[in-house]
Amino acid sequence: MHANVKQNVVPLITSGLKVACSQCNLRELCLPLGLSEQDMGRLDSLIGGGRKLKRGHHLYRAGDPFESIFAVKAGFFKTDVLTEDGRDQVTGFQMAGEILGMDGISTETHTCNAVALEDSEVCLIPFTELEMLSSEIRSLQHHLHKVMSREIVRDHGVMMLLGTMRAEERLAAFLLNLSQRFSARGYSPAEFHLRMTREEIGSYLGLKLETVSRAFSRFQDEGLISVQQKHIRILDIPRLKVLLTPADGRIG
Amino acid sequence: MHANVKQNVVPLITSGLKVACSQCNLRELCLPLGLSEQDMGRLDSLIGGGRKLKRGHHLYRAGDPFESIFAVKAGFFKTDVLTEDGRDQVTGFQMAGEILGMDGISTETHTCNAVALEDSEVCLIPFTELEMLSSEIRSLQHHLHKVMSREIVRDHGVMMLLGTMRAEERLAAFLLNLSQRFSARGYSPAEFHLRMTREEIGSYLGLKLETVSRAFSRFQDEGLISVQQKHIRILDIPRLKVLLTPADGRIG
DNA sequence: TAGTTGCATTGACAAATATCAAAGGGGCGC
DNA sequence: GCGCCCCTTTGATATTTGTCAATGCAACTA
Repeated sequence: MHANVKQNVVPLITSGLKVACSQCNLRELCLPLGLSEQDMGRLDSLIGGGRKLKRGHHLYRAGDPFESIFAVKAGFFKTDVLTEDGRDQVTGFQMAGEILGMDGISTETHTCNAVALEDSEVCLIPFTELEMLSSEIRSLQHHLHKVMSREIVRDHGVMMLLGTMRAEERLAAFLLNLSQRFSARGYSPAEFHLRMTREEIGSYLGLKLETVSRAFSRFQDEGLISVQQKHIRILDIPRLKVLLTPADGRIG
Repeated sequence: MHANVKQNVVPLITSGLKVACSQCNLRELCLPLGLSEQDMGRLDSLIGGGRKLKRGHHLYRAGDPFESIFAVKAGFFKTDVLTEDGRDQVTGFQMAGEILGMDGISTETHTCNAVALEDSEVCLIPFTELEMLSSEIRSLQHHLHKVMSREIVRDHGVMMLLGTMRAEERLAAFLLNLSQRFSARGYSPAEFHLRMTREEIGSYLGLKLETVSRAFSRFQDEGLISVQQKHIRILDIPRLKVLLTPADGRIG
């Protein structure tokens, strides 16, 4: 009961440990389009193979020396930042095809923790080598820049969420985002298992776990979703989207 | 009375419009260290010269096609994201030596607005050319990656602020951040002019302008700062820092 | 299968922040 | 130099979210 309902024919979860990029089902998510066979081969030899992580284990921790970025091959991660004064902020949840670790480039040290929320597998991408190769393959270089830029844009979206939305809006945005990402990976957009606790959702959304729980309950009472612990079924996507539109038309 | 109190001998604000990077006072902030004279020359010929903006004018708008990133040569900017449903979130304030526009790389379109909050000047850095040159100059390539990564890390800091801090903590963090950045540019860390309104501060910090104003007043009542409209003088940096430590030692 | 443990839900109450409203101050344009 | 407009401050009140506490549920272990 842990796997999501599969809608698509393409199997996206691979099991082998050393799968070449050229053979990987996630390559449309990870890689630039239109790489020549030769370039693809050079990329294959760069990737340091896979690494499996059991649920709860760290992929890296804040303070670890930065050497690689990681592509999620299968599973589910969270990243969080911990400050000396004890604050803890979940900065993101990552699923198959998404890239982890780019925060470490600037200081040569990882600045956040990455934890597997279920048994997971990643590709190791040694960064120095990636830079060398990308200076030779223009489309790869540009793709790397796009991936980093996308992370910046994503972060701006989270700021918008944290800065302007109230609790129910935040949760609606969160659910719709997950729905869309599962959908893009061939899973049901309407039915999925949350891999994270209410507390982790709360940390990500800037809310206390009780507030998250209450918002879930209210959504259920209103017939928007059905919740059973971590099992979510979205019953009314359009109305969830309407929730994101502030009641008073702030436009104009 | 609009200029900040200068402490340092090095004049950081340039006035000429076309200043070569090699001659620019900001090069330690903008550029990688240890560029050869030859490479510096190639970079100089890449930079599309400066552009001046009057206060209130847009450097770019969300939706504009992405062609360049920008280095702030002088002045002060804000960036903000506007959604269809009318939400408005200030995502950052940028000062001399900082880079603007990297959000546009991923979609080839700017995703936020950049507005000059005072008369300002930027360097135009055509991005395609920058990518070409950086594939030939390794330290330049790596520097670009660092700058983008730094932006990601900065965004995580804002998420932490928005997700875990209460109003006064947010404002204290904001003031200390400005103080530190002014200081790094040779200005007084203790006395400066805010270029933005209370509403813009509030948007950045996820607060209403009245809450910002009240927090300023309370800081003043407690002798932490002195406020006169946009003129700020920080009287007690250590105690401001203590404010950032949650009262209950959440550690352990 | 019973017991343990962690996670989730719910209620009552407290605290923080937003909202609404009014008035004061300063800078900019004329 | 004057006046207007925008920004800021402050107060009273409403709303939202957090806090504390108790109970429930479900999965894992022994």
